[in-house]
Order: sequence, then C-alpha cells, then structure tokens
Amino acid sequence: MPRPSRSAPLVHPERDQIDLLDVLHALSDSTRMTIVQTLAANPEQACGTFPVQVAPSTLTHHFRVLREAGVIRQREEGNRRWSSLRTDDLNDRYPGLLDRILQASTAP
Amino acid sequence: MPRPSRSAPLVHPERDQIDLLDVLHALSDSTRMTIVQTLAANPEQACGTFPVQVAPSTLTHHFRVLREAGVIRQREEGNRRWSSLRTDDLNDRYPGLLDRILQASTAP
DNA sequence: CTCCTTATTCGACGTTCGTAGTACATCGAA
DNA sequence: TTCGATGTACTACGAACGTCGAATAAGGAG
Repeated sequence: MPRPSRSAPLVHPERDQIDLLDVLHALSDSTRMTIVQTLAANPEQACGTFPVQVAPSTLTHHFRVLREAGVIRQREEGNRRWSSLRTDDLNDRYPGLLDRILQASTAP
Repeated sequence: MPRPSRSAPLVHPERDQIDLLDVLHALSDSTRMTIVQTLAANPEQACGTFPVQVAPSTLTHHFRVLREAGVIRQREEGNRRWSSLRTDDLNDRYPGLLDRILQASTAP
C-alpha cells in the first residue's frame, strides 16, 4: 500500500501506554539518536531535513520506530510529514529521563 | 570451551569507554532490566539467584551483554560469579542516567 | 575419590532488526 | 497537465538477537 495520507491516521501510543523498554530500544540506535538530538534542538522538522546518511525508506522505518515507541509525534501537512519530540508526555511519564539521555548523548 | 575461570579474565570496558547506545540497548530487554533492578536493591548477588525464568545459558548471555556494555561488574569467587552494578562509573560518565532509568522502570 | 552445584561455551533454532531498492501516491510549481 | 520533490509501502536480505539444550569445567561437601 502506498502512503495512506488522510485515510489511515498515524499510530501514536497514549501517554500512559508509552513503554520504557520500547523507548530505550528506540534510542539505542545511532541514526535514531541523531534524529532525537536534532529534534531536541529544533522543535519541529520535516523528515527529509535530518543529518543522517540513510536511504529514504530506511529513514521512514526509523521514524516509525520512534513514533510507535512514543518518542516523537508526527503530523502531516500537505506533502510533508513534520516530526517533533513528545517532550511533555515523556516528562510526565518518565520525569527527567529524556533530558538525562540527551545530556548523556553529548558525552565524549 | 568451558568456563575459563582463571585463564581468561572477564571483559569489562573502561569507564570512559562505556557507550551510551550500548547501555540503552542493554537495558531495553525485560530480563536484563529485571537483573539491573535486582542489583539496584542488592549490592552484590550471585548469578543463579535472580528472579528470572530463563535457562542458565540464557542468563549467562544476558550477563555478558550487561557486562560488556559496562552496566555491571562481575568477579569470580570460588565456584560462583558475583555481579554488581557499576553505579559509580555510570554516574561519573552519565550523571543521573541510571537513577532516572531505574525510577522510570517502576512506573505503572 | 565421588557427587552435586554453579556457570560456562558451543551449536542450533526462530525472530527481530537495520538497510536498501522498487514502485507508488500526494502535493506544489511550472 | 506535466514534472519534480517528498515520503511511504512492500519486499528482500544479511546480521544480530533471545532462547534453549547438551557438553564441559571448576569448586565444595561428603
């Protein structure tokens, strides 16, 4: 099936359904960590504007992993898909976790 | 090869060599998370005394993943292998990370 | 010494993962 | 309308993962 656009809405877990192990797994990949770091600096960003060197289909896969883990939220606008960190939801469910991980990701 | 005991020492990464993505990956498995939670409550514990329902060889595998990620330290004493959290090393390299993850792991 | 406990290595199995190529649908501009 | 840009779905493949059983080795108790 091609891109469903308006027919099939994007799947996002509820705040209370976010699973810690899924979050940790989602963040344990270098490409996805780069995506999250980029989103931490830019509140909202289109898919194709991330500094990663992977094929577009691979990028789609990583965005889905992050989205289904509850780390990011995606919304469609025209032809683009905008991604943003679910900072509030994550801070509410796992206080301070995201900040610590992002801080740790900058260690040498 | 059977257990090398004294010949091949256990492999532990140096404090500065601990990689965040390896840590997150190590903690993204439920069995290993249970191990870490148990070690957080008990300072040192023998391998066979953890509340997990897996085969001994599987347990050995999980301990190796945690050890090579730098999450735990293992030392041999007689016939037993004692495991402990590398709390100081982790706190020094990634301040607060372990505490946040452990705190998050208790969320309903 | 013999036996049991502890924990390992090895090999095997299914599953999941990261990656890419191809085809395709949508949008916007020329 | 045509065309390019954007991003996805599907498919496939090799690698890594979680799991286990069997064989093995070392230590401790009898």
